[in-house]
Amino acid sequence: MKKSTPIDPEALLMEHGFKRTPLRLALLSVLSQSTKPLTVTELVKKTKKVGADTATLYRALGAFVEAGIIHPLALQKDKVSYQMANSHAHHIMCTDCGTIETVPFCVRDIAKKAAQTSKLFKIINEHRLEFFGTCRKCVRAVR
Amino acid sequence: MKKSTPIDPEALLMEHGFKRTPLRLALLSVLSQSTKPLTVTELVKKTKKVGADTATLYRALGAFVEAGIIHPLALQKDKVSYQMANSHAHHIMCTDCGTIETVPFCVRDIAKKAAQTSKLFKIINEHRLEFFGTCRKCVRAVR
DNA sequence: ATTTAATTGCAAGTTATTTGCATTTGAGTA
DNA sequence: TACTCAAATGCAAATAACTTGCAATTAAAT
Repeated sequence: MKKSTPIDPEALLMEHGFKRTPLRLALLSVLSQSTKPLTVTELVKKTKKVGADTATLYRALGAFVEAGIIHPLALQKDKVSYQMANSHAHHIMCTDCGTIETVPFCVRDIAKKAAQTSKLFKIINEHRLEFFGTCRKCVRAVR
Repeated sequence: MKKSTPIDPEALLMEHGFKRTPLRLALLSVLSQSTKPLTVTELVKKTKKVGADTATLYRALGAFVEAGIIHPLALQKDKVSYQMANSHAHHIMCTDCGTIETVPFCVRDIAKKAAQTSKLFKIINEHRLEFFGTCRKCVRAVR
């Protein structure tokens, strides 16, 4: 079982041959300290302090996704959210109030099965698993 | 086990109290006949024939997601794709060439486990599971 | 056939994302 | 430490994506 690497923005950037710039460091540290995936808009806000330029942020996001450092998730109905790839967390989201809880299940065996079953695919590198439902608070509210 | 309802756009619209308009019918039939999830842009193109107005399309998409008729997925790195909710399919996508294959695994027991484990959540309505990897063609191409 | 609320199309916003290019900067090397 | 250079940035301008208001249309119920 692959050990889950502790998140070190500096090291992460180096590993992938990226320069360590203030924006990128801020971006990765915001993402790794967040308890939930963040949308572009949220990231823009959170990195304002570092003087984040929007264009630069988009470029960084693109590069990070490309490099597999972060993952896009479809939690909102029409925009993607990003999370650290190495957090490897799955979530439950309340479709009523938006509360997000982490569910650290391991579905790696399922991923393995998927690769074996497929005639077309040879390698499975990643998987995403997300749950949607109603949290206790909202269940009560409806009654 | 819930039986997987065959997809009938007409019926689907009625069930949810939607009027059966040409655009909506076209939209649902495009989505249910597609072997892979489609982005907004792809949907706009595919429904051009019916004289799809973009604003109307967006409104329909929003309403359908809201009603749980379709699901958004984060397959592309920065835009969501939509699929019929009742197709209930999971996918493998090649991160190299974009090929998408369906993997009809059932992870409903995992979903159940998630609900039981959670202190916060009472009900789990939906789950999404997607795989990413390299297809045989692209594995060969790299060598 | 008539009525009415839902839905649409259009045009005009607004927001999100991309691009080109001149300037700056991180990091390797002398 | 100073020097070099490709990588990365900031800015401004362009494009694309998405939203909104409203008058006109239409599905469906009577």
